[in-house]
Amino acid sequence: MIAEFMLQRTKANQVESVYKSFIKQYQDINSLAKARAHSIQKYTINLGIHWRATHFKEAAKYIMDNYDGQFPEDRTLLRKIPGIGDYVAGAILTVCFNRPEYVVDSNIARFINRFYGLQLTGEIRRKKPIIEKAQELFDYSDTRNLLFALLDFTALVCKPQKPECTSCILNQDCSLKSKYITPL
DNA sequence: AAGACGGGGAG
DNA sequence: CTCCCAGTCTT
Repeated sequence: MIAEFMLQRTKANQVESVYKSFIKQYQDINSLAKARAHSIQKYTINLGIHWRATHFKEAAKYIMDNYDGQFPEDRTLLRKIPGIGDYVAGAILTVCFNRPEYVVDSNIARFINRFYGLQLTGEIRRKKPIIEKAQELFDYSDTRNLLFALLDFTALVCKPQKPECTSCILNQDCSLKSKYITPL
């Protein structure tokens, strides 16, 4: 949850050092729940979107108060926790519990849009066809590794700009095939 | 359904 | 200088 909070609209290489020092300072959910707000801000100040900082303490406190420090394994319940939206809820259910649950982030949405030829534009993450295809995609026995694989794949091959279509292992099954890629 | 938030790195 | 990034919250 800590990692996913920090990664919201923020690049992974920007988060890494902050995350490491953060979890060293707050080694369990109870210490985070009791932390001072300005103390937490020292770590998150250079990540941008500052109102995110309040989520760390609020979420930790919420989980202590309502679930005695144990994360619920349910999307609806997870989403009631401050700072946790549909993405983080899905990430926790897959990465932590390997449950058969879907995850949609901007990268997975882009991959689905291309692979299935949906040709959606704008904030495609929020659109129904993307969600539905993601649910099909994550109907799988090992969603934790599927998520990690998708994140790596979309970072290295099915990139936002200049995707590596010619060397892509999914090229023959992709709606784009070997045609020249128009920017999506 | 659309706008705001934000520092930091890539082009 | 402009655009975008492992989204969520608020109209």
